[in-house]
Amino acid sequence: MGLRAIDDRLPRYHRLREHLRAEIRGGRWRAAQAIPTEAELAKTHAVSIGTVRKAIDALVQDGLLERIQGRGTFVRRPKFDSSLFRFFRFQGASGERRIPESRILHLEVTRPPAPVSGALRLSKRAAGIHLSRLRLLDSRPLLLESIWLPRARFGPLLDVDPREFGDLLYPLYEQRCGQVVASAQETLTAEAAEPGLAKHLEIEPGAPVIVVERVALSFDGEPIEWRVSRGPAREFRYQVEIR
Amino acid sequence: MGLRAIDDRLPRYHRLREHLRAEIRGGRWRAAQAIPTEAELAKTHAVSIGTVRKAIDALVQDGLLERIQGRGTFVRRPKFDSSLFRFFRFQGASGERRIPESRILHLEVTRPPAPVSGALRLSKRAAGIHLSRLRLLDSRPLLLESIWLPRARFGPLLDVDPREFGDLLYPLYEQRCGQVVASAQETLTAEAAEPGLAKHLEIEPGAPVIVVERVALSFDGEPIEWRVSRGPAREFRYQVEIR
DNA sequence: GAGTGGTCTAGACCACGGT
DNA sequence: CCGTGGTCTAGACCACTCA
Repeated sequence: MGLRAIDDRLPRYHRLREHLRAEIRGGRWRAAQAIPTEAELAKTHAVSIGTVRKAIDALVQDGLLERIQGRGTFVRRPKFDSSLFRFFRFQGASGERRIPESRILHLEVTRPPAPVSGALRLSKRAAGIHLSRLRLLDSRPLLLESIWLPRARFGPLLDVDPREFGDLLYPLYEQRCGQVVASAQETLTAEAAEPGLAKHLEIEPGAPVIVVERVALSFDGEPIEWRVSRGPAREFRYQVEIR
Repeated sequence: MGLRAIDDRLPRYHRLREHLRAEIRGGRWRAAQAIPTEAELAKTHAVSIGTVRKAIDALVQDGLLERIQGRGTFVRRPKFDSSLFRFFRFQGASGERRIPESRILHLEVTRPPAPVSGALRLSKRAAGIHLSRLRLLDSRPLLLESIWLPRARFGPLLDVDPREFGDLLYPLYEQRCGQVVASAQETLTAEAAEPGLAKHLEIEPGAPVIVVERVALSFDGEPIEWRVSRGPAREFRYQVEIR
């Protein structure tokens, strides 16, 4: 009957689910760390084990937890192998996944253009870090990327030599800036290659290129990175299941 | 101990789920028809109501059933508004969905090329029906489609004047041939427009086009249609959520 | 063998939809 | 009001993992 009357009306499994979700996102248990057993959770939250299971079921469904029979239930760090593998066929002949080499072409601190600062929910005057980057496999250019980061979150990145960034940015974000990418929204389009792009990708000007625009979100759903990647259409393939 | 020892080892909710799935697919209950109540199913299948709920939960998740509290649980016909809307922005200014006009350019009975008969799991000699079709919105060409159907399943289609096909094929398949599309697998690629295609789509030769290759499946998972659709890349936009 | 998640039961009460 | 699905309980037993 208190201030939280609304919460009290929700089903118990629902409240427990949201409570666990918040704890996981808040880093209460580290990745690949087992959470308390179902029996323990049932006791500490004063609900039955069936209710605990229903809450956990939903979080497993969401991809936040992973059950392993006989061992426990674990926090699942989003793989995020880089969604490249969803879209582009970078596999070698044997189908193994190879991480493309990354070459930073440019880095500067400026105000992002309006659509980007809008997507990142930044004020018009807020500074951003702009990266442009070429990704290659076997010295063959595969993608040209333009990346924007909020200056306020990613300041520590400026102390690192871009040549030391490595081939994947997300681990760098996490180590240097404590920024973890939890999910992303991508938009696919296609266009004809501009001359400058064609030169970088070593294709004919006007040849078809795939454009992937991505907004990466933190656990809290805050946008923390905006990027657009362009690659030759002939390297591209994407499959979808429709129901 | 019997012949069905394997089945007997599966969990009850699993067996019940598959039993219900088969009944639904077999048309045991018509679309928008309520299935028996949970209590009834529990009694007839000699399991507890909790087990029935778990089986139904999974089918709801799969999109085969729909629960409506206080009324019952209903068979849900897949909408399949045509996945066009997933990929192409056909909406008018107000964002409403409009079905593009369909113009059949060609219809013939021949043997499909090997990749198509492979995808349709047809023998090399089996006959197919080949359609080619242009789709337009406001008399503006949007997609050129090439469609292959197994002759054996779709014979009745040959008795219909192609001008009477209408703007959507799937309802036609169902009414004339009893073939219901339940799901589909699509592959997206992009390429430069061939001159012939460019002429149909009224774009420049070499302009980027999106290619959507689709295999449509029946409830049983049998492939019943193969099609490839090509449209101007500028009309194309597709969004994905990544976790 | 101890501890974990996985399955299953037989009830109870609640919230909602129609009559 | 009755019948539906929605939530919840307090157990039971099974299957798996690991020491």
